[in-house]
Amino acid sequence: MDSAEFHTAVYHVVRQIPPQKVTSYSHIAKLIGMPRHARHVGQALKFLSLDVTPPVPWHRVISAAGTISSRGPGTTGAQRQREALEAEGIEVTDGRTGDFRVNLATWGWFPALGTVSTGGHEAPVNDTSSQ
DNA sequence: TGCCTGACGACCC
DNA sequence: CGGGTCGCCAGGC
Repeated sequence: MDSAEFHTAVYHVVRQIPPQKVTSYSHIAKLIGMPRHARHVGQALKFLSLDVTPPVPWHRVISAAGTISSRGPGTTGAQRQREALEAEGIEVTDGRTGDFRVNLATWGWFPALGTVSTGGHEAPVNDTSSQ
């Protein structure tokens, strides 16, 4: 899988996150079969053009700790993400150090591997013998 | 080739 | 919860 395919797979999975739900970079990475590439999921979203169709709900992807990742001092990306989440009804709280947090127990969406389409030709996990 | 850098994460205390 | 450390891996330079 090259870089372009990786980005495509990321967008495909992100589009399946239900409204009023959030998931993590690492879970996206696991779903597309590359569990150690959480950081690269972030890169894929960073390079996402906002006017792609169908739209990619990038704001529903946060860190596994439930915090909205900062884009660096002086940037407003995290703030815009917070507003996008609240606009669809997700509760965002303020952390002590000024970070934004989402309660994953309430808003988290972490489907098991094989239950989500990755958009590629990867065979879905269908291990009926062990279930 | 080597070192630094991230929209990250698991651990530890 | 919060702060610090270390591991990961593709890109940039």
